[in-house]
Amino acid sequence: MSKNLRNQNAGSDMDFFTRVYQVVRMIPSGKVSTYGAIARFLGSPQSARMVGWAMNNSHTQKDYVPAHRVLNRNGMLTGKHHFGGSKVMEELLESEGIQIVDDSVVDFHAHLWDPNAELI
DNA sequence: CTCGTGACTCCCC
DNA sequence: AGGGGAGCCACGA
Repeated sequence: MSKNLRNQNAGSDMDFFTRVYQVVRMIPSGKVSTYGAIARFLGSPQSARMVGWAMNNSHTQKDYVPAHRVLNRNGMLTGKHHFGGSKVMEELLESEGIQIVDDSVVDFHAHLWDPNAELI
């Protein structure tokens, strides 16, 4: 299944957004990923912005999308404003065992879940 | 239909 | 070292 999400698989009939949502749903609780890693996994490293856009629209999805687990490449909570409150995203992550200081994940690399490495 | 914009990132001065 | 530009694609005005 994970293989079908990769863009290099020309047979994929899902659009970019849909694949973004699928990947984000695979991020395990207690882990985080990045816009860039997801974009790269989908075969468009330059389309990290689209991942952000997808997260912006993720609330329109029927199925839950853990958008709070997606951060920028520095492990900063750049999208926290879109969670209504300024602390909502932070609290969601901390409830999953991730420590946040100054809008950044503590020991970010240790919590990083990279689909390129995990979903081969 | 064209234009601007965005939860990003990389490359090049 | 840090700032600026380009690339990416969808969507609303």
